[in-house]
Amino acid sequence: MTPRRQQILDIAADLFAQRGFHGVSVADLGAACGISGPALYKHFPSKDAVLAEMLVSISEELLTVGRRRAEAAGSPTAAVEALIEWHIEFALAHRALIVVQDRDWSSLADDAREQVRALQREYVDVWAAELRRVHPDLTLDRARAMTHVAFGLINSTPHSGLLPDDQMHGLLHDMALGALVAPA
Amino acid sequence: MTPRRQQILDIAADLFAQRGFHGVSVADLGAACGISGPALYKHFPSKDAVLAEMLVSISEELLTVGRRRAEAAGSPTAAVEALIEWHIEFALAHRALIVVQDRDWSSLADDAREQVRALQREYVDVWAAELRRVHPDLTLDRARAMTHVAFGLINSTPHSGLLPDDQMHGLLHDMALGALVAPA
DNA sequence: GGCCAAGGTTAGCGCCCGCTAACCGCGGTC
DNA sequence: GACCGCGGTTAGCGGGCGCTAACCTTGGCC
Repeated sequence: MTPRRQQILDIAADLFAQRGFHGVSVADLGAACGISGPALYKHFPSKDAVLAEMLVSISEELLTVGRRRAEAAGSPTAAVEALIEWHIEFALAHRALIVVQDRDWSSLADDAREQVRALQREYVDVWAAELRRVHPDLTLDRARAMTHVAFGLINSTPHSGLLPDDQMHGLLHDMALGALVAPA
Repeated sequence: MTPRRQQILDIAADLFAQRGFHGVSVADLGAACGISGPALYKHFPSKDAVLAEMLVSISEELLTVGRRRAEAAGSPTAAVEALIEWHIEFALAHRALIVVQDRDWSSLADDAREQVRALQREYVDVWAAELRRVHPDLTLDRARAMTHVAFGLINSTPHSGLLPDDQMHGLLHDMALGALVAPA
């Protein structure tokens, strides 16, 4: 990955998060990178391709690291906690990507959207499987629904910013644990 | 409110939720209402005004009903539970509005955006005040952060749809309670 | 029955967008 | 030292957008 490509992806994440995919023109994005407009097409085939690469790559990272950490855990409860830790870590480190992922997901081209959906479903099922080990009487659909709710909980991070990151980390950890493990 | 105005607001909520504010043209919106394009301007001064009226009115409803129900509760814990109930009820009944509210909020004109922000801050503070009565050692900022997290939890509703509404209601109730009340 | 307001229609303007075309300077290679 | 590809430039096209203008039909009212 050339540094310019990475710079474009990073800056695009911030701009898309602030103003939405359709609210950022290629001229805006170029200008924010210190180049201007059409120069983007030396690095990406289209504006949509920028969004697609951004969202596919983070979906892959969430899945592969999440799966690895869940496998490394010693018990189902430890696995759930590891998944919570990982997701919080990621969400705090990549606030902009979290916002773009669930706001502009629908602006993806059909094939990229399906790719992202498939990766997300796999990631959800990693969580759901561990939850069902912790709560054996849990339906698969109910476990998936709980996972979506937990994502909503953790992904709320970018909308608040009232607390410093380390305090926010602890708060999210406690609340996610309370929501997922305590009540059953 | 004339029925046509209300119809436009209802249909606009669905379309904006599916494709985003900038992804829906006035021609699209008109066509979905059975009229065509510029006829919208007989009912609203601009496309932005449709979004503004939508978001301001739901922010007002969340605040006034939430405040009323919290006051009617017999204890701080009951007040938190009443707020959770109210928010879940609203989110399940108005999934589209929930999506639009936190996706297209940034597309509002400056004055409407400030109006919505102010209403939301007041609503958050209704929650935060009750949380501090339940957990007396809670900082105001921490209570506000917990409220944002709880909103993220409950507002995840539109993204799942795996469970029928009544089961989803119960699940959200239990998880929100576990996140807000159990761990302290 | 004439009038007016309400709520539609179509035509079209001006603007901005994504993207292409054509051109250019420069660093590396034989 | 000629050559070439990489990464940049500006000009401009085609299309879709929000919105206005001008006009038409209908229903209620004195």
